[in-house]
Amino acid sequence: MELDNRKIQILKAIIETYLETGEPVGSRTISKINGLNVSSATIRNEMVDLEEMGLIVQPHTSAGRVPTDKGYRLYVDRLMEERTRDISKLTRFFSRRMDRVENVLKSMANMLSADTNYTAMVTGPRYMRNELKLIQLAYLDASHLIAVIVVEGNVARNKIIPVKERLTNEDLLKLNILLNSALQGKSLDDLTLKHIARLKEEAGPYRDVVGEVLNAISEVVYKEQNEPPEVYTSGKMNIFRYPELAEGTMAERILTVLEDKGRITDLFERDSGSGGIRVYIGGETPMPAMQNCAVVTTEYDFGKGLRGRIGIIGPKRMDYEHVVSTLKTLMEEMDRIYHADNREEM
Amino acid sequence: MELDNRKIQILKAIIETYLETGEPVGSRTISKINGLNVSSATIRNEMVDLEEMGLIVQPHTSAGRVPTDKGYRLYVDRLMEERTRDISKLTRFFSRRMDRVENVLKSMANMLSADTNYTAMVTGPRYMRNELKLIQLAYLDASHLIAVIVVEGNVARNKIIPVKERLTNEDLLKLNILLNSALQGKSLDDLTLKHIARLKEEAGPYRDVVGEVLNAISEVVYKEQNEPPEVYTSGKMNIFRYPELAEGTMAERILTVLEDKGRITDLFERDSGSGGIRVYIGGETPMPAMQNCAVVTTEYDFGKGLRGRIGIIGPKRMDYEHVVSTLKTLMEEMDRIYHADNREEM
DNA sequence: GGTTAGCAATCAACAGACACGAGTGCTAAC
DNA sequence: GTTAGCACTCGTGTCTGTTGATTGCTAACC
Repeated sequence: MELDNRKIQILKAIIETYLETGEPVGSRTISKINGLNVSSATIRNEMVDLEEMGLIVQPHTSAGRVPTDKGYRLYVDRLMEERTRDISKLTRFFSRRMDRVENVLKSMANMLSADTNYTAMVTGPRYMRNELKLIQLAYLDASHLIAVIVVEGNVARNKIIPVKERLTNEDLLKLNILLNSALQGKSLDDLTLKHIARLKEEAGPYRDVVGEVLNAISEVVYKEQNEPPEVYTSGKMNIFRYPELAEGTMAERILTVLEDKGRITDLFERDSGSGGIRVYIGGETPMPAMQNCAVVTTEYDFGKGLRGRIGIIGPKRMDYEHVVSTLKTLMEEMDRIYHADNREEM
Repeated sequence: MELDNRKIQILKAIIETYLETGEPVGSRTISKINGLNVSSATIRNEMVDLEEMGLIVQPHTSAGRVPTDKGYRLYVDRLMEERTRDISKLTRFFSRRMDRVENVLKSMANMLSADTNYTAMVTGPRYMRNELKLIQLAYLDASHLIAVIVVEGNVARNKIIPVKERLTNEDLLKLNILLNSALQGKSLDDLTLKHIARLKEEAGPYRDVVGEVLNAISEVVYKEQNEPPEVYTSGKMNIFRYPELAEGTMAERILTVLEDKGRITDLFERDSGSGGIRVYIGGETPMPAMQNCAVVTTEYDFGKGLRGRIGIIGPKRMDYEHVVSTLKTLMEEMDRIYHADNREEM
């Protein structure tokens, strides 16, 4: 069947009305929209066609029509008009003196949920190639050293190492030089047993300390690489604004998924091959709990391998235009700020 | 009216039955409990008295009785029997190689919520007297230094400082010695303008770097001291197990409070003067959203000023015996481990 | 005087009956 | 191809009657 111009107009009107109200849309409501001067009976005839095409359904006889996932998909792909966004709010947190990555991500999530009234989630960056940038040992007290480990992207972690024998300051200095010259620029994959054996040998009496430092490195870096990244969330309770997500045990099931960092990461990183904004509608998400949800995600990039994903989660009748344009504008701003010139610090 | 022995027995039976079922308890149910060989009619007479005393109420005529806040309070204060707890589960995470505080607190929260089926929340430690223990500067790359700041309790934070001129390694070493000899053992309150001026003077050409380091210290330490502490939560979704907390908009309202670190801190730290375990029942909490909840909190202490609070949040018909004895045993174990001998590392 | 059996009264919960309104599908006329 | 009109469907809200649990009261009992 032909999806002619009038059918498209009617479908768009149905979807946009449903986005606002959340109630099934009847033929009479559509016929009253100006620009489309036909009677409700005509609309009804067209609706039957749209229903045959699988774009809308009736929840029950004698109810209005509701868009199907396929209908939303058509809308998102072809009908939606791009809105330009006011970027003053979006960039406020970039313009402040640059903070650590976590804080930027947190405030991004806060802004997004406040701006959209949906739930915003931002996954912490995954470090793809964790080159060691600096290792620094220092005495903390008589029996403990602190090892500070900095990897590419200026992410610093520390680990406290108990020591038995007392090292002199000079020895500590030598140890620092030894560790840095051996390990700087290396990633976990580069560190073979051979390297480690040689390093330990060179450390002589302090081989145990070197061993502990290497343990600390692998623990810190490995964990960062393999565990699901941190997830910053904001506006989880917004799901209660939408009755179709709050009724029955829906809210519980959705919130349970949102609590699970691993599942959020899976959700956001599905076929995330190419860049750009992805929209998953209802059954397109892998989670049964999220059949009534839509998820919009995109990748962010702070440069230097600091990449993660941003996601907006809301009802299927989400204001796609708003969400997509907000994310798009945010990404453009971010690109402008972090990729034009070098950032000062992070 | 006299609260004689039989009345107490009946009240206890009502409360304990209600804790299990969550349904109003009728006179017949109580009369069937062995040990109390009286008819339902007698129980009814006693119930009228208990109701007059404000310990139980009927949700409506011809329904069974439900404990009031006052009834729970009497139960918690006087009727509850202490159970001894199997501590094998409780101490598992203490016996593992000592991790950073955050991880211990996280796993404590996880264990508590899994063990009780309620929500567990642990506030991060507040550092009462943040003495500086170590300041360590190192070159990260040509134009950035990293300053590692360690305070009492071995909590390390880092801050990246951009520098214009290139310092030699020797200068850096001198700067480290200068900073540490001037600042070690000092807290924020000790640092007067006079100190700072002298320190800057001594730093000579590197006064700007010293200034930046001091900024970093005040930023890191001040923030830690004045913002609400981190809150680690586990089992938030457990509230959906209890219909009286899940129905209507209750769940939303409770979860909204639980999302708010500031309000959680307020909730836990109410008149937390003396130690021990505190129980807040229904209206005794300051939050209107938590009228149907009970909150059990206690203070933990890792030593060296690392103190915060643990809280269990559940329905008013919470298994108080279980929760209180779990927390008590946990605190005793913690005391044994952290206060008997010195801990190895944190 | 305390205890108990018996009984009427109360009320939530549930199910069936009914009217109402929104919305559709179909048909005949334009 | 479009429209008006009408019968039909079905969710929603209201009312009514029934059932079952539980109470309070009273009179009899120990």
